[in-house]
Amino acid sequence: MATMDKKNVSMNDVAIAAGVSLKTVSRVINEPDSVRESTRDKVHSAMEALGFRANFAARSLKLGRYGCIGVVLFHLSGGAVDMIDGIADAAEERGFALTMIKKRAGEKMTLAEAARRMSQLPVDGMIFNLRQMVDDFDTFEAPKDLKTVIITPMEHPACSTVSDDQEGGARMACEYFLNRGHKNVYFVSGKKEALSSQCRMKGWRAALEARGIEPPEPLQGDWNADSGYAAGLVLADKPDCTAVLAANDCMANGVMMALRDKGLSVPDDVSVIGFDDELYKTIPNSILTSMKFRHRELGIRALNEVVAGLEAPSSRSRTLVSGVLVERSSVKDLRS
Amino acid sequence: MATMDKKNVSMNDVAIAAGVSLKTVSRVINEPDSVRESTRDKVHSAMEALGFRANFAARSLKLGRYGCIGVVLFHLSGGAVDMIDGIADAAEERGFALTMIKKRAGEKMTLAEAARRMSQLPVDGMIFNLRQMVDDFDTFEAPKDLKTVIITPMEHPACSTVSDDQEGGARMACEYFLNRGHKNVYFVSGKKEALSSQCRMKGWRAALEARGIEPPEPLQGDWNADSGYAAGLVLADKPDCTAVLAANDCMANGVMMALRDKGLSVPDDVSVIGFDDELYKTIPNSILTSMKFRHRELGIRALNEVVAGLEAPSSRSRTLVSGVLVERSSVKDLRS
DNA sequence: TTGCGAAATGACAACGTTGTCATTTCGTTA
DNA sequence: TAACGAAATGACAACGTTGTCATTTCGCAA
Repeated sequence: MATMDKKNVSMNDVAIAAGVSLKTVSRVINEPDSVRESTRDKVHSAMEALGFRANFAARSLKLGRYGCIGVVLFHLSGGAVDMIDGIADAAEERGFALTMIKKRAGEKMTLAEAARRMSQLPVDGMIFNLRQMVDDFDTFEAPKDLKTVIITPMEHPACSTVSDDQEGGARMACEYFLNRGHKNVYFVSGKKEALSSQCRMKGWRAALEARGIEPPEPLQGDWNADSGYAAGLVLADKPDCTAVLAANDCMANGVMMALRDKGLSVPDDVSVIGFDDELYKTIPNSILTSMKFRHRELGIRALNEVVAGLEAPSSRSRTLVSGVLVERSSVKDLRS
Repeated sequence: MATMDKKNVSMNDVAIAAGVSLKTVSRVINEPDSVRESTRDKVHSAMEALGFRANFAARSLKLGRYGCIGVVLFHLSGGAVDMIDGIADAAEERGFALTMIKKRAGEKMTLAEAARRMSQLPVDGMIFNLRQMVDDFDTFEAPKDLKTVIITPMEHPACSTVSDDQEGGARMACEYFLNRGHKNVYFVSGKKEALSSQCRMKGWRAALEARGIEPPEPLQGDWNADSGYAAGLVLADKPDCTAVLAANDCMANGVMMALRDKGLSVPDDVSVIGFDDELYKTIPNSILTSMKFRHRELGIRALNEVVAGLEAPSSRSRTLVSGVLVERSSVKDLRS
């Protein structure tokens, strides 16, 4: 190549090449209608010829905003894909990009630490994705000039939060059993630390207690099928067990397999409901009824909440995204 | 509040409050050792009191770099979580943040378009995650000053690429059958557009042809269990079918269920291998042997490749991350 | 042609940092 | 105490944009 490639082509270079002033180039970019067509063309050709690209840093410095929303991933789990997808789509639509950081593996990151790091990056607002408890949750104060939204089932004293209605969903699923004549519902939990497991358990308890039923001891699982299977083996021996609510579909499948291996039929002997509605992907002709949360919608709401709050960072709101019970045939109606 | 909250606290404000010069504040941040401890303390208290946070835009403008790597998500699939996780961890470790944009749903984004949008954002280099073909793949030219890495199984004439060794993995899996006395291997594919499905099919074909075996017609699936089940029903009727390679675990499970429903046993009558090794999460006591790709490692490699190439954006390399066959008991050794 | 208001363009400062180079202060030694 | 070199600090320009306000050019009517 004969051309000396200058490291960066600035608007000034373009201006000189086009024989206009710096400000005119700026105008071509930001308010094209205010510049004569002939001038505009000259500038455009010059930009083309030089390979001009606007400098993000200079622009944001002048404008005082970045057009980016920060996302902190405290825990990156399976369901997070759809949520990120929602966040990214909504951001795209509103003309924002995302700036992302992640908790280091093993590190114990607090909200304050996350906020500190984020606020050094190009962001106008931020979203925390929090699926487990952190030490400083209640005492955390968000930067006054940076709208902060936390995705978490817990209410926060100062920040806006967005969440699936995990507790409500669990309650609904549980009531679905009770409304069909089941006298009791057993529960298989996920990992202890997971807030979603805790909330689902809470909803299950609440639904039973609302009908004056003493909740049986929940069975501890770890989200995977094998732990569900172990729980299923235990439950198969309980004569009063007609209904099982498992905190996710994988464990629900484990439970079903154990029941089958013990000679019991689903739903004829025992009814089962799971969460997340993803078993159909893996099991042909799946019969599992499942409470599904709309993670994508959750992400969209979270992003919209941040954008809406950009001008009033200290505003506070609480959004719950309801779940949907996907009905299949794993629940028997005992009344009929 | 009595305090007038100025919108943004600058280093100048800190300097005045601490009774030192602007430059000294800068030094406290960037080269603390070069300033006397007593001065440093004064500055630190001032920063604390005023709530100073360095301005990203100004800093990057001066430094000419952002400390961010761009990630373009063309397709956000399930396996992408682990990959993003790897990218994010590696970025974290090397002191980079991620800037992310996503193809709009329905929009047909080209590499050129993605590059154009990314280069307006705060990034020093970028990673494209490409799981399907795009129109301008072969003709695409990356910005000369922005290191670009494409995650895709295809080789690119100009850019560095990183990929799982899908083809090699499929070949290995296929040879695993052949080495155990199987005379032929059937293949159940994923969605047609997916490059990973195409590559896995290619590897399967290559392995058979290398032994002079004519590959049978592949069965078309869509990644989900039901399509695997349908394929399984067909395969159950083929007397020469002793080995099935399914392009993912879900379909493999579908195949196994169909075979069972047809009265055939896995592995006694038919052997099966899947991909991704995730069935154990959903199926208790899973017996499925599966070719697993290290998505996390893939992400790490991609990020490292970008960072390594920051100084020489036009360098080009090709990285393949090999897969691992996770052995369980779904393959019968016909020689014994 | 001249004059006028509107449209188009330009000159210059400012955004908040860091690099360069000059100046001040410090601790030592003569 | 004076003189010195090293360490600490400061003044000022520069990074590449956009906002403000002044100036030039244009189209049109007189």
